[in-house]
Amino acid sequence: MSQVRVRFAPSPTGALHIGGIRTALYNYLIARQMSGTFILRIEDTDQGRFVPGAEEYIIESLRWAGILPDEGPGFGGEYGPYRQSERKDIYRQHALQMIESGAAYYAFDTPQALEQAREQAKAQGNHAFKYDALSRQQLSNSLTLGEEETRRRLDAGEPYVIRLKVNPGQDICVQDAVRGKVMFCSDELDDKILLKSDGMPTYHLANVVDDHLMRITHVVRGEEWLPSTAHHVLLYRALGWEDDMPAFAHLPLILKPDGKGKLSKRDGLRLGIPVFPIAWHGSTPEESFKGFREFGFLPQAMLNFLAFLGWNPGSEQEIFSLEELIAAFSLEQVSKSGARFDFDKARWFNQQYLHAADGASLAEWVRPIIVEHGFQPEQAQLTAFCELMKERVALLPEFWEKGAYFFTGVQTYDQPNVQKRWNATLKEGLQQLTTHLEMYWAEDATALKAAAEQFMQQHSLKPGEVFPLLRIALAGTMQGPDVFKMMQVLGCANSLARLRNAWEIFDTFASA
RNA sequence: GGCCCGUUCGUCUAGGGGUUAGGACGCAUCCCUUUCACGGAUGAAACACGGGUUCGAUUCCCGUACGGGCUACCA
Repeated sequence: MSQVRVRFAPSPTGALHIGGIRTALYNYLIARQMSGTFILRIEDTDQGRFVPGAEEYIIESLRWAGILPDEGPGFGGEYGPYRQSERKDIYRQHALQMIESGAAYYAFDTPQALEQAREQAKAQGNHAFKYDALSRQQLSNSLTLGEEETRRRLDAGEPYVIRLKVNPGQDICVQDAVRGKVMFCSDELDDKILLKSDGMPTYHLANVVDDHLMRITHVVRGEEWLPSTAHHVLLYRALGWEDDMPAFAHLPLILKPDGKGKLSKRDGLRLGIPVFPIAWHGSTPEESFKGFREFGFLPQAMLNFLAFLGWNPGSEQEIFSLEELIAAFSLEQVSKSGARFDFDKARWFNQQYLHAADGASLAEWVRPIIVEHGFQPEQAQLTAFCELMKERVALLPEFWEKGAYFFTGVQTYDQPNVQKRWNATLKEGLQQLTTHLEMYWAEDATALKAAAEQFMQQHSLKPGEVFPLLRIALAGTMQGPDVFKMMQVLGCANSLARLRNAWEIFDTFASA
């Protein structure tokens, strides 16, 4: 079997949304599984929609996700250039070749003329005007104008496009890896533009020519391409490449979390969820978006989540490393229907990865967040903090949101809960307990707890009344990790200072 | 409108001619516990509808409904 070569071919028109990342991922998985090559090709044939920085964004996203291409712009490869705008001549040459063979023709109709034809058709009750075998006879093209007039117009520099000549009456069968056989009839197909009047190819021509020249073996792309695949087959046929046409696989779309239709960047804004892998900085705040990275996702968790949107291994395992995905993935298991984006499920995946990570790795990811808030914790303390907090967070920023008091000290105490429990006798007991802890301080939470419990027993202090107050004294809140583990992370001096400070403040609550 | 694709718990899905239709997220209850989490247990929750084919259809076929995509000198 020939070397597997797959490509991810985005168009640099803005931020790449997660549907694109999923497409890239599936292509990457296939390449790795089959010891093949993963190619990045930039489809920048529409200069009207080209957005500066988009290509860099795409590559940066793939880098963060950990699925960089083997070939592509800036990555080397034998089949470049990998930007379609740099391959204009190649497309033109193939378009001309098709004119030569009669598979394509020149057309001189202006956009205005076509618009008029469309409106006319509409007025007559036709919902869609099609440039096809029937209508082309009434329009200005090399088929109706004759060779001489065509020559004359070309020489005069009149703008023209090159169109595919679709002959009616042909059945076109697309063998799709996820959908099976899909049949089309050429009667329904229009004479697609191959080469635009600015000399750039359309997607269809560029795509087919590049896939052939780059020796692509599998075309794995979104479902929105399924209808135009019929045209692509016709193109392979016209160019004499039908025998080694790539295999096709059309992926189900990713749908909005609510309502109808496919996921869009608007949904991100509307629902406060990420739809991009990393932040995109548009020209206005409304056009700028946080990504999965900024929401506090781990790349592997995002990939795992995305992999399961439209695919599953058939087993009950859900947590897959990239290596495991490579081994388990198959196009046959890709589902046919669209998958709704579920942010809760994404969070859950991330939580699983956070729980499984060790303190040192977490510290590396969490440190920037702590630093951002103006603190420079020691490595050992930060590691211990992460280890302690990791079971109560799903997203990275929650380490700060739920554990800021470790760094800032207690900002506000849960006053109602203090008032409910506080009294003079208890104060005395807690003060003595604090002194006892100072004397019998241990770096180990279990030993520390034993020391406290021993004291409490001797002085008839009940855990139910002591622990909540210790907790509030240390953290300000009733929620959080084990009291003695908190002390362990806080350290002796810090812990005792917090306790003693609280015993004084709690008195003022009681009298308030 | 035309063409193409799809439809199993709210969501992601497994399954497949005869099953108590399985798992996960979310939700609820309980257990664990000094709190919050984690973890564990339990529960509510699904085969779009109508016709066939068949001894038997959620599974196969055909319709209908609904959803989606395409229908540009955009990709």
